[in-house]
Amino acid sequence: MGFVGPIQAAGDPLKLRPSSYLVLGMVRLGARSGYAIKKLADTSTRVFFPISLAQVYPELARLQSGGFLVRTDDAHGRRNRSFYALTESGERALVAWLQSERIAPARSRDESLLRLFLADALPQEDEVAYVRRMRDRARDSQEWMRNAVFPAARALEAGGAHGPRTVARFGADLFEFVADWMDRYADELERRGKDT
Amino acid sequence: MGFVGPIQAAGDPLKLRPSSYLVLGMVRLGARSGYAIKKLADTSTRVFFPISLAQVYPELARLQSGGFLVRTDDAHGRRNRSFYALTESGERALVAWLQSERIAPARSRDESLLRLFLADALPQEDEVAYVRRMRDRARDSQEWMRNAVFPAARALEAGGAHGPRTVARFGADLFEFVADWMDRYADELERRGKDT
DNA sequence: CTTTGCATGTAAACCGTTACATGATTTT
DNA sequence: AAAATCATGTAACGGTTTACATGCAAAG
Repeated sequence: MGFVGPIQAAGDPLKLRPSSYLVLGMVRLGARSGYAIKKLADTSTRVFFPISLAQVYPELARLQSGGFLVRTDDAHGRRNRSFYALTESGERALVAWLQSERIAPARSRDESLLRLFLADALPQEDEVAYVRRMRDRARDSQEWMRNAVFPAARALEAGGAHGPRTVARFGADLFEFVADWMDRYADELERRGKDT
Repeated sequence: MGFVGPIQAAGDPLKLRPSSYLVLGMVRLGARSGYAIKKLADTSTRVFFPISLAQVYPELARLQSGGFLVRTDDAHGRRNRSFYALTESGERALVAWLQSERIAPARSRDESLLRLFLADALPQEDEVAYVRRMRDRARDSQEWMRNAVFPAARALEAGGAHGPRTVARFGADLFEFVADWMDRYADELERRGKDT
């Protein structure tokens, strides 16, 4: 078991982006390796903030070189495994970000809503079917929240973190709202179609 | 005089992405120049599918070279202005996309929810204040939907397009739901804090 | 003994944003 | 006359995803 301290080059700024804070936060929640961070993210933040392994590993290296994380190496056959922990500097950076006044606007790119926006180019029956598919998709997401995300969040609560459960509840409630909205709208569309 | 090859070689496919369909759809709704497309998008699809001018202009050129749009040039001083219209091929491509079975999952990146997810690192009073700021932000978005997006959508309805109004209604209702949820959650958090 | 899961990384492609550059027209 | 808005584009940068490359360990 080797110990690797922070490699700090004096003078370089090392800008932290939202994904950096995601990584810091996941480490804080107990995910100590890149793989563990990815796995935890996939059952918690995935829906509103996805991240890929090709982002996680370089980000961990960056954060370690900036002194926000410390790495512990563990030889494992021919291959090396690394475990990370928050430094005081990392904790401070995370809290400072959480306390920042400015709330960044959500960046979403929802192709399905774009399709609904342009659905006039479709025969009405096709539009009704499409809206029902959107409803079903929202119900699926709601189920995923309830059956996978929420239980995972409960497990984290044992360690004192209630944020994950809050967000899981919010997600489930939101998808339920969307599903109900789409269900009502599909019916409304269908009634309108029968009048003509 | 050098040889100038075909703008679109016979074998290359010209892949259409969601932003391509956004552009096609905006032209279909009556926005005939790049600038007009951008302006219309900013008061309609912006919240769930933003687009920049640096995407619109090259995309228009691409779609025209692929035969999905036809361009009409209009000399205007030293500068040229271009107006676009859908071709039959463009209309077909748009409808085919709208009819595709598979609904792509929404790609959102919401920093504010990530902050809520990690809010345990914050003193409770700060978290309550943060949730109330999220609530206010959602109310602002709801107002924007009601006061800017919805009226613009009503104007489009005169031309027979009801998709824009539907999506504007959905957006306003969704932001209202979020605002109410955050309001309730902030109160819940505050009560919980007073018990300790 | 083969598939699945654990585990770490790099390279290239893709897509989108910000900044830059230019010019015409309308409004104040 | 200046400022704002209409209008069209390009260049550079940055962040994310997909594909690639490798190897260990457990379970079927």
